[in-house]
Amino acid sequence: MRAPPVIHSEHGMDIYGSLNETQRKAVTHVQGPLLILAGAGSGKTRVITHRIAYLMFREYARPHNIFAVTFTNKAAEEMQNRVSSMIGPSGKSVFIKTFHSASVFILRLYGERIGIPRNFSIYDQSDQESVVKEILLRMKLDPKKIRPSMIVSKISEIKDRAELLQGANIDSMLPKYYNFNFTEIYEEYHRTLKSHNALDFNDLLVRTVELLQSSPETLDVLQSRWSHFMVDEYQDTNYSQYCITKLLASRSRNICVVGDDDQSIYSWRGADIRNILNFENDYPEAMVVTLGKNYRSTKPILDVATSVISHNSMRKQKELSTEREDGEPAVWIQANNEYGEAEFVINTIKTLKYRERFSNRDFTIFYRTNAQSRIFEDLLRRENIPYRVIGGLRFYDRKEIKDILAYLKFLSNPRDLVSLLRIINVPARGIGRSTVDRIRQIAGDESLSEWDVIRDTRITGKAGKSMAEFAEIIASLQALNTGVPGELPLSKFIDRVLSLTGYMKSLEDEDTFESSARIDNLNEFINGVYAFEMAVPGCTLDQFLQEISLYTTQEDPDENPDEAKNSVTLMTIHNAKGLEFPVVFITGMEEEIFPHRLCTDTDEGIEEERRLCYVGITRARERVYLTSAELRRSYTGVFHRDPSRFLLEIPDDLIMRDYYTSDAYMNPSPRFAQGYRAPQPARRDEEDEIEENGGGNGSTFRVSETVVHPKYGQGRIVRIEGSGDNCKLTILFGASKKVFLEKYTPLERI
DNA sequence: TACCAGTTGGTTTTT
DNA sequence: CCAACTGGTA
Repeated sequence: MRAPPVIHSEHGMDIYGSLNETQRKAVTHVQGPLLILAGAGSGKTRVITHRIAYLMFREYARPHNIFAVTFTNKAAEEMQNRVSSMIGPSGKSVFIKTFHSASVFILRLYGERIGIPRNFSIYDQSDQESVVKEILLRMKLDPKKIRPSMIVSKISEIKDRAELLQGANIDSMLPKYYNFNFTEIYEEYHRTLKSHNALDFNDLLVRTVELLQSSPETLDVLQSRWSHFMVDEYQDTNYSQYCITKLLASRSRNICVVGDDDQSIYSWRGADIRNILNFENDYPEAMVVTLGKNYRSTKPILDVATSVISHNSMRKQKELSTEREDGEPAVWIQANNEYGEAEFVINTIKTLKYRERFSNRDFTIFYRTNAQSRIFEDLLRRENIPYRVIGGLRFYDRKEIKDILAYLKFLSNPRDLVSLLRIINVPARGIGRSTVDRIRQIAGDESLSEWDVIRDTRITGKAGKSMAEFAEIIASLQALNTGVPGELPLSKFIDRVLSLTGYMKSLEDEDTFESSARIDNLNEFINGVYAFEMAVPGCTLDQFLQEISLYTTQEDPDENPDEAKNSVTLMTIHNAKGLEFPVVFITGMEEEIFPHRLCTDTDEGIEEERRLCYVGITRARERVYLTSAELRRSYTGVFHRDPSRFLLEIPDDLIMRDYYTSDAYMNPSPRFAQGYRAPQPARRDEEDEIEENGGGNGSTFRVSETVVHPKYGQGRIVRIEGSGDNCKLTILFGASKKVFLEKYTPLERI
């Protein structure tokens, strides 16, 4: 271990000197409340990290006395790294987390005081939906008419709102037109989660507030633990988050919040802009510092951003200045269709790489909705340009990963019924629907848990035997998971889970490309666990699960393992907050898409979309390209698109407008193709067969031919089965294999 | 109980 | 276009 004290002071002094005057004021104001209004690119993260270093250097606080929260795991990680690189290894003991993981931390330690066992499960949206779906069925409501996802988002919305914690009753928070008993569903949902010993994402925050409010001892312990508080992105806090920080900081009053009302983009998640606007009312003695100097973008970029945001009426008037007077003008490209848009973006990337100093990692492509990423992925793949998608398809959404997590969650928390139902017959072990129904029936009748019934040997016969085997596997795994740190490392334990349950074997037996891809993913998962184990020595299964359940947007670890470091980045604008890139493309700048059609009803909705646009533009350091398409295809047809009102709000002299037309072939939609396809001549079934390749027949394709799929990109045909309309093509994309029905798949030959 | 072929419905952003 | 569900069959 290297002793850090000398490094502290030297670094502290050195960096302190490089701050501008307002930044310095913010860094050195360490006693009492502080509001930092930090415009885009004004060095906000620098200020936060320097402030932490300053607190320690001047001995106002020790690392473990500092509490800092951000919104995303990525931002928290980034901040932890930057703090560590400034103050050395002790940076690790600064408490830097997301609101949700800070809440989990508190609930794990003290939740028992309000009846939350330490090993609670965290339910994500799909877990929530399966709970709600069962409730609807039980209440004889049709899940097709009343969609579980809609109920879940309503439940979540209610828990995000301030009224709930202020004691309002549920009915008063509902729209009037519901023709079903929402409150009953709401209450049954919470009874169910309680019996599963599970919390959803909102509960993590709400229950933490409840704990802090109802248990003075808990509040006291935590107030003694932390003396200095920092909250990043304060404009995006909701009421629970506001309460948590307010309660914790109420003794020391050393609370520093950082935010920018122009970058508030989460009101749909309950974020309440009043939290930042009213900070000075909450803390009349607060000092306010405004960081108005932008160190990121060139003037042309900043001018465009300003011209857009100035159309919002509900904002604090402010100006951002920059010293980077020169720079390329912003560009608006109107493409003929979405394919042309993508082509323009990829061509521009290639050109800038070739003619200038840019490399892949300098580019980012933003879009409003995740579904828009596909066409860019396609073209990037076709051009062999490495890319990574942030937050799109989630690693943790994959079947095999959800399965292993369900095993682990159930082992940690045997009351977690959602997980039990997921794994009880995976791999198939002869416990089918009817058996499961019987188990649940008995459990309900005798108020036992389902796991109690399974362990009980009263069900006999074939099903009983399978159940006894399952019970034995689970029991032996539970015995292995002693919870004693260091006894059996977590990664080894998970290995045992995969082997003892037969999960790994069933994949090995399957022996297809797909199953081997799943095995790879599981190994990747175990690698991740191993890394976690190293970072948190002696961690328990409970601890691991609660961390991992919050890690929802981690990028796909096996996407581009070698090239990940120098890849083009694709993400939604929501994911882009806090980041910066030399070259930014904001795509799909069309009415109905951006602003999204569901947001155009109210002025508030439009203004939030406009802030989102502002966030997007201000990510750019050197260049910004705004693109729109005149025609865009959705799964329901091809539609004409008007340019986004945000584009029209930019004065002509601030943006260079141009057009781009792609004459590349656009695959017609299947419906269109079917309508116009000439009648198929009788197939010459036997003539062009390639026997050794499995007898490709009845297809217009040949085995081993290379084709391009609109979603998966380039692949090779490895098998052809059936003929005519039933012709199935098996195509290999990289490591994974997919089967398509030829008539529904618009494939292009290479 | 497991697997299949056919049908249906869905369009936002995320911890 | 695709995932998730349904109802039928082996």
